[in-house]
Amino acid sequence: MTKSLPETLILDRVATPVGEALLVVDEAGVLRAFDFADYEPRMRTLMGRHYPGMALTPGRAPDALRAAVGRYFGGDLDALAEIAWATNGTAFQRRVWDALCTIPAGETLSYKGLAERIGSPSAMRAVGLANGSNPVAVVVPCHRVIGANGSLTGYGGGLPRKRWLLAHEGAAFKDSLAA
Amino acid sequence: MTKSLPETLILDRVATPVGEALLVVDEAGVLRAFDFADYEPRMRTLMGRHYPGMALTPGRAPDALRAAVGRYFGGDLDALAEIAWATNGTAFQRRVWDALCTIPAGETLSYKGLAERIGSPSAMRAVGLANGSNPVAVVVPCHRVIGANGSLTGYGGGLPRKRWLLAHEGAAFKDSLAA
DNA sequence: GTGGCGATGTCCGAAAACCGCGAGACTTCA
DNA sequence: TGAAGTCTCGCGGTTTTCGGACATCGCCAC
Repeated sequence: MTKSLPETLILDRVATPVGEALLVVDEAGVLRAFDFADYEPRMRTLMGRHYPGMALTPGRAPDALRAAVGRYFGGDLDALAEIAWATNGTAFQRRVWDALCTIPAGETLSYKGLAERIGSPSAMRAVGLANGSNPVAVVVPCHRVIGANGSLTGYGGGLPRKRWLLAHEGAAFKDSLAA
Repeated sequence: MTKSLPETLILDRVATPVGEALLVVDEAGVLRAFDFADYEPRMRTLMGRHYPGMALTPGRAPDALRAAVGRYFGGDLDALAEIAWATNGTAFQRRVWDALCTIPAGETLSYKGLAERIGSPSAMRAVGLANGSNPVAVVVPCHRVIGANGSLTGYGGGLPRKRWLLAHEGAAFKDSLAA
């Protein structure tokens, strides 16, 4: 059949204060995935699921994208908003991921709150699942969703990173990892 | 995601000696499905499976295509070869459908013979299944496959039509439907 | 305040069911 | 006898169904 999806994806790596990050961009330079290097296998299976039969070749992401990521980690929290991203999930997942982007840096929302915001008030658990399968971590701020009681609950990239990100953004949360 | 598959499909209808036929073409005028009007529901579910979320709007197929179909039913059996078609099936299905087109008008082949021809000698039953899910009936001549003992066995458009088509093409078969 | 449990929506993998068959063993009629 | 019908079983790819897992929350009992 005539599959005219992008043929290849490009995988780049950049350093951050919380470890090396992986950037996957399509041929148009749009961000398709963001993850941390120690979770590369999971990221690859996720890409395989969403873009079946697509090659993932090492390369270099656009400078503007790399710069925006750098500025965010440097303290310019709004730099994330400049980044063009796209995903290939189900309708429900995209509702969740879109809603995530309405949470400003420095704020948080509970899983239940997010479920209500997308119109499925009782689907809080499903929201957690969709949250965990967000391919574009950090940029789509799934780390800003925490438990109803303010605790960190879970994070695909590891709770310490979630904690670092929220602290970096100046958000309030219950630090159950305090040493 | 960036699905740049054709956005819409066009559904046309033409009269034939064996009842009204349905022609589905894409935006480039390539034939995507051929079926008979009394099996329209099944054809629609098949389209829904192969082209998820694609609209099917009434319209007119290219004149050259309509003319070729007319010439075939009028007796110019080779007119089918001019028709450009495309499908969106699994690898196995496409092997089957491609192999079907190597059976000349006026000849037949058994399910087993077809299985051998595509290199899976014992997959005769799977061949039957793939045959039955051929979206482009008549043009991809699934009606030229009959039982090993020469009987008609089955046909998605009804055995009487299979019988008519084979007789129209001058093929030999065991006519178990003889009145 | 703490621990257990049920309700809940979605996704994924495994397994079963589904068939447009063919071959072999048996029966049935001429 | 033998040609033709019937039954049973094995076959392989696709589709459908089912069960479990899960980044939760709130109620209730202690």
